[in-house]
Amino acid sequence: MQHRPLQHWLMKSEPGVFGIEHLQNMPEQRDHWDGIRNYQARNFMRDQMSLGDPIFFYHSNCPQPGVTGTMEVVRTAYPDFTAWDPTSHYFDPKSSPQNPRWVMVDVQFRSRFKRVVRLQEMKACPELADMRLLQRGNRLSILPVTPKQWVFILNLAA
DNA sequence: GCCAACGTTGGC
DNA sequence: GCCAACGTTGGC
Repeated sequence: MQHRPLQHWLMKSEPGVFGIEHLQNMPEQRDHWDGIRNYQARNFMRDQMSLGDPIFFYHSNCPQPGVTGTMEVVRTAYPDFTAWDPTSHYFDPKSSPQNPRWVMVDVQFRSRFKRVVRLQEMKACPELADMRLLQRGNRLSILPVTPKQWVFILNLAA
């Protein structure tokens, strides 16, 4: 049952670590979004992400940063078990199964844009001036997107 | 590789 | 609770 309008999101990932093609190649084209170690980003997942929420897949820290496609929330927040694995890059000794500190969601691939909607391009659009992604000094890896911004970027990609 | 802009940690 | 030191993100 849908009790609220869909909230749109943008999630960043480094394509060299996990790019959109990695998600496309996963079984059923879905995966858990692990490794979020920032409280604000965690709270977005924990408190505000719902089943079916649409998400932009953003490639960061690469030659052409930008939005590359879309995905969707298919499982809401649950403990990020990579925090409990001492061999994991994302290990956090302060998190435990009894008292998990970090959460993740599961996402499913929806579409891949014919071309990357580059950061540089979005910065040049007055329609996107209020986008949180474009605000000064922003480093959050999970960000809300307004419905208008969502549609505008989809149109850029088309 | 540089570095601005943040977030986190921990001594006090 | 302050804040200096340190770590990280991510564009360039």
